[in-house]
Amino acid sequence: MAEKSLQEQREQRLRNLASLEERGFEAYPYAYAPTATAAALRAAHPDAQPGDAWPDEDVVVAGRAMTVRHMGKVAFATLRDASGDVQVYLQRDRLGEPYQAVKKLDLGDWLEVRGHPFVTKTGELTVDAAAFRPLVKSLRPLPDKFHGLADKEARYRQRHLDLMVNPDVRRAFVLRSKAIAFIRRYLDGLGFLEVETPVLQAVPGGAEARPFVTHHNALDHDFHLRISLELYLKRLIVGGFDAVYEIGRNFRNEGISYKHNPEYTMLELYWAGKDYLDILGLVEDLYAKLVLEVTGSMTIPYQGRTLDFTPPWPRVDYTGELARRAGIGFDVLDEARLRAWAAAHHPGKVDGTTVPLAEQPFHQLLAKLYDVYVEPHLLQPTFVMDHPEAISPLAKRHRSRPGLVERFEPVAVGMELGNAFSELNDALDQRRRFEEQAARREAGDDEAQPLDEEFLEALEYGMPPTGGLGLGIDRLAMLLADVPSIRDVILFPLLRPQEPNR
RNA sequence: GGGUCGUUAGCUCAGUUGGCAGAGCAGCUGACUUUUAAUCAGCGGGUCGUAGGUUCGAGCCCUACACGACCCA
Repeated sequence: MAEKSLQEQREQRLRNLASLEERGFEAYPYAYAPTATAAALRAAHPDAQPGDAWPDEDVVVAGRAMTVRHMGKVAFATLRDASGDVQVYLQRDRLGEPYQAVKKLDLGDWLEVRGHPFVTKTGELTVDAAAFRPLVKSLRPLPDKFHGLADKEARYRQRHLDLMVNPDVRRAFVLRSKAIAFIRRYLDGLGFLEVETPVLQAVPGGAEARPFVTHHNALDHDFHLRISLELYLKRLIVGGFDAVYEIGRNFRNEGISYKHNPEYTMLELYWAGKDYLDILGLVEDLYAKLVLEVTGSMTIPYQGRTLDFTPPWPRVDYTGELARRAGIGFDVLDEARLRAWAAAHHPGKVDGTTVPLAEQPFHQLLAKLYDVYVEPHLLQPTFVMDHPEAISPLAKRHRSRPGLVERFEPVAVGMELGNAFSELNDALDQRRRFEEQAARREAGDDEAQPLDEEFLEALEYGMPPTGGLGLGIDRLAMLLADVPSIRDVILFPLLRPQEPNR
């Protein structure tokens, strides 16, 4: 049941709509064709001075009425289109009898105005209306014209309102779109082929994460929404494509935080002939050029900090950095000593489990120490290099460092931005790694990767030496837009459905 | 999973010691031919997130629940 105030305003707007129709205006016209956007009109009159007028110029502008100021026999309205705002001037002496309809306009209505541009005495470029027509009636009142829409829940649930009244929100999504467009141009320029691989997968692989499960009726089989693009893209390299990428949605059935949304967008690329250092060069170059293109500088503000993406980025060694920052005086791959160290330094239980850190599986012990001692402290763009094999089941063994793999992660503001390897192409080694994962699964680790027999079979045909990369698009957009939460760069972030009672 | 905070008019927010539910914007009526958070005069608009409890009396105190935000693991 609608509240009375809202109901009254809605009824008033419906009466205004009827009144406009009685005056001969079409209630729901089928098209409109402005000759200029708000921004284009402004750009066409760069040095506008109070008193300027272009009486011979005939322009048509259209947009949503964000404010209307009635002053008796004249009115000013601000129209907002996708490019920005433009003011229009409606006066009775110029419009004649149709001016009466101006009083039937409501905030939020779309309006088309034809007239000539002039500059008011306060310096505002304005269209002096010779004619106007409503394009659609808004039946609901807009949020507060000055404060906008502040309630975060309302902003996420009703993103249309958020976009309408909060210009910075629109800006963030434009930046995101520009970034994705740049990535496509960049990779296409290198000869990459953009491809699409299945979202519905029988065996969800390529990452350690809990999947969503769904059911296909005709096949009567449960499928999983993909948690990664990796294994299918590698099969394309086996098939003979030498450079492929996909920008697509991953789904992880896990918690929500400022840097996690259950569905999020990844770029993954695979490049035959390249190793992880080649991919590192690509990431550094792509990021720097992208940031420059989209923001105009390689140095950008982020949440009160200044981030410098100018190559080369610093590189730190995963195990060495962990030892250094944690104050561990021995090789962190020495499992027995690391467990003893963890027992001494972190005796408590973690993650609501009943198992003390020192007794957790070795790969989890390493990962958690990294999450505490290393990642949150890397603020400037940095490459973390050469991860332990135990946490990298799809990466190739390091050519010279036993126990490690050829892998790197770009990190900034304590946030993983991506992940890249010299891809493991030894099918027998890959099988062993999967078998280790399978053993973990049986031990109760439901994030361990399932053995994908079809992928292994493909790998046995021989995948040439290949470098691969996953890059988080949402987190990239967070940096570009200087916003603190991933929800600010996802148009419709996942929320619990509303109870009908709210 | 735990902690803290929030939920009052369409929007943004106040609400005192537990004692008649408030403001600004938006809306309505009127005035106003260069305004721009227009201005001026007047008017209407509330299941105080939901359900219980305490009390003579609850927006306020207590309990549970719902949704959200932030922090922690």
